[in-house]
Amino acid sequence: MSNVPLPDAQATLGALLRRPYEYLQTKVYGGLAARGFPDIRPAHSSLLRYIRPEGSRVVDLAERAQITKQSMAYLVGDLESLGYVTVVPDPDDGRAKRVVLTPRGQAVWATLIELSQTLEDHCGALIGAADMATLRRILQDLSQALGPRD
Amino acid sequence: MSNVPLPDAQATLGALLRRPYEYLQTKVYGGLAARGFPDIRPAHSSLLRYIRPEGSRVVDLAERAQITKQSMAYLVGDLESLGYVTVVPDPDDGRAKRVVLTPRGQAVWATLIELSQTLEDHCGALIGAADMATLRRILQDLSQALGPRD
DNA sequence: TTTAATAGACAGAAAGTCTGTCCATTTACA
DNA sequence: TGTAAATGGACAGACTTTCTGTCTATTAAA
Repeated sequence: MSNVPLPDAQATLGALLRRPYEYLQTKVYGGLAARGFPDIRPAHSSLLRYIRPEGSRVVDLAERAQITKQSMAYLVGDLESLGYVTVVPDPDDGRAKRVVLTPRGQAVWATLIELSQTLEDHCGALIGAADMATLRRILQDLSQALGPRD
Repeated sequence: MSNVPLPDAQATLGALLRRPYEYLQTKVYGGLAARGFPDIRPAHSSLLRYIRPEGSRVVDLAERAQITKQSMAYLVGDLESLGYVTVVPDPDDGRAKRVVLTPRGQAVWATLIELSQTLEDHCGALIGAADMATLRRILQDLSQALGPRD
């Protein structure tokens, strides 16, 4: 009948996905702060998610994170000034540099993974391991179906 | 063995949730732009998601969207200047104002819901209706288990 | 070997969020 | 019932994260 807001604005698939996503985000960055990394912010995850062990070029990180290279360069500079990454010349390309995790950066990375696992386990305990496995399976199928990139 | 990044940074529950969430976000705001609302940005959803038919106060919108009242006031001012909401005095409280959707704002709201439904149907076609129903059910259980708010 | 493309740097701007402070009004209670 | 506390909002200033546009250095291609 009416086009004005109704309760079902809360019932979209997007809303359902957002809820646990924001929960995880809050808990992960809170956990990082509690474990001695209070200066790691959500924006940094664009870099931390995609950086490779041998180091990554800014342009590659930007492409994977789907942001401009200028934005990624800002994140690199920020994490560099915080001591989480260093930037070294790329041995294969005189134009390029490699962004590499410092030991402290590696510690953050490992903590991030550990927190993610712990939180997933916690969620699994809430809804049951079977449902968590099903959730993962469906989300993976959906990701696949949406294409490796869009 | 090593603490350096490995492919499983892409396999966290957060990563699995993020993929479809960002897909929906991109498609919804792209769809809005294509349907004549190019000036609606993702940030505006903090208001559009929670505004009530009879109008909402800034402080209530802020609380529901989990941002400061100043931030919400900024969004209100922005959407007001774009013609999507108006602000009227609250009849019940001389300090307060009510943010109300204009007809154009109602049109955006309805389009948002329609796009969300269409996109969910599309995802359902990709993974099958049964899996979509299961996904919804599990996400709803999880939201419930995480508590109505945190 | 000149020309294209690529990697990154620098400058400037804008969006979206925050903190801090203030005023007007309402509510509570002594 | 009159004053104090709480509440809704406004204003000012700042910061983070992103963008566009332009530039240089280097590599790759014609």
